[in-house]
Amino acid sequence: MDHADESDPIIVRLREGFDRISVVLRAEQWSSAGEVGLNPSQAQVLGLLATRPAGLRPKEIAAHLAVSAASTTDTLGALSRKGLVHREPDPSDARATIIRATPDGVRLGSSVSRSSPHIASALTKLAPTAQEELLVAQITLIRQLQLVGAIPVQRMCVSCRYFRPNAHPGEAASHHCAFVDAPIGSRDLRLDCGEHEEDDPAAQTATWAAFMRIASGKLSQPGNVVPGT
Amino acid sequence: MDHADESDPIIVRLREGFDRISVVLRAEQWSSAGEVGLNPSQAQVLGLLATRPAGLRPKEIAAHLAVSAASTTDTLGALSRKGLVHREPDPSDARATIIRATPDGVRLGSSVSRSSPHIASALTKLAPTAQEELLVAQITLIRQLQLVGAIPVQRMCVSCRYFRPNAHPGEAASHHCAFVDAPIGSRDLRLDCGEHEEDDPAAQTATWAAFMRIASGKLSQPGNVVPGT
DNA sequence: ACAATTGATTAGGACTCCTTAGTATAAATG
DNA sequence: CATTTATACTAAGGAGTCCTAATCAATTGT
Repeated sequence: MDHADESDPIIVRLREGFDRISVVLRAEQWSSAGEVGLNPSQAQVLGLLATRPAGLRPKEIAAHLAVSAASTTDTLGALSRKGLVHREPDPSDARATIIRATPDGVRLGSSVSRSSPHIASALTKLAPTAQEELLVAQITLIRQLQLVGAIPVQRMCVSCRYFRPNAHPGEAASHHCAFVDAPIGSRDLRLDCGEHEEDDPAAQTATWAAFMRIASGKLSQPGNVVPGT
Repeated sequence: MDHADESDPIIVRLREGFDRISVVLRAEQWSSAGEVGLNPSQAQVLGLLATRPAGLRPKEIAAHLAVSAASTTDTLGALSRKGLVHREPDPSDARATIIRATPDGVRLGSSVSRSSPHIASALTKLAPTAQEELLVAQITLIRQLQLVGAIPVQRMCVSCRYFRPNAHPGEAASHHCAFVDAPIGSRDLRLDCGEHEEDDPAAQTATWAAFMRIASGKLSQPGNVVPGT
């Protein structure tokens, strides 16, 4: 079923490419976060919390960043000392804690996590079609990473109960979001939507298959992306 | 000339996508490097040195990882204590040092830096055409990052004097490598080739323009990637 | 009710990463 | 030439990440 095994040279090169890009991403996090007295980990946590007004448990934060719970405690301690997050007991489970960003934290988190001047400027050099293809490739990869448990389920359109792939066949904005009740195109697909509600697994699989049919049609050749995986 | 400004929603999402993928990459580096007693930074340095038999200066290593020279000294100290790298004076400049991986270091570096099971397996799920598009997108981004000085020049085909884009028009392997004197396709393009020799800037620009013409033709639509940037 | 599991934290340790400062050499300038 | 000025690296100090292992309290399974 796979189109290449994991030692296929192109797989190694693609991984290497992500590695190169990650280096720049990390470096830009240091400089942009550093301006406001944060470091990359703190910025990442704060950026996440800024999109979650209801707060998150330390465990969820750890899963999102793919680090241990103990490391998350460290980082939360640093943010707490700076008055950027706030912990409160979880009423539904007395062992757990809910971490919420303070108003200062939200402000800082949403501004800092968005800035990556070099990466952003490089991305603008890609043509719109290439950007769209790249986004679909990322979504495919992230979905796979979720399936194998490398990261928790993201709040992406493709796993959302409100998402209707190919609701408007042939049009530029061929998909539809039933939450806002409006058509959306591939370039509008979200990786982390505030209104996301996870669909049940069977429906997700069906949605994905339908989505891939469209994606394939829009890309250079049929079968461009493996349907159903 | 740009197709989107840096606050364009799709740019923000693409950056976010790279961020998600980086998280997994970093986590996989911890587990795979951890098995042999290294951490991600050490693995990254050793992986780099394993491909450079002639050795590198600390400064070059720092630039490659986009960290300060002082941080690199720290990491080299750790590797040195483990007997994985070896320093010797640079005969051409008495201020400088040449860092070389020991045989043990080469062994470890080349094995550890290649393994990312989850990322690799996710990449195999992309169809060959999508993989190729992704590789071309990465090359475009990395080239931009080099142009703005975010990372040093990589040893990629597109900046190499031996690279002949579109030497075989219409064929699957449409490019040519004059070093090995053989045709190569887009999926064979290297991000870090041992035989790379940097071309002069004017020639690189011309090569890039020619390369983009092909890439555009192979992708879904003409103008898919901005030529000449 | 009692053991096993789970969520979070603490403890201990290695190391990364920064900035600032210092030393030695190299290159540029008068 | 002799003297700045710049470069390559290292040292020191400090904050913080990240790990594993151990602890403690609350929850779940049988």
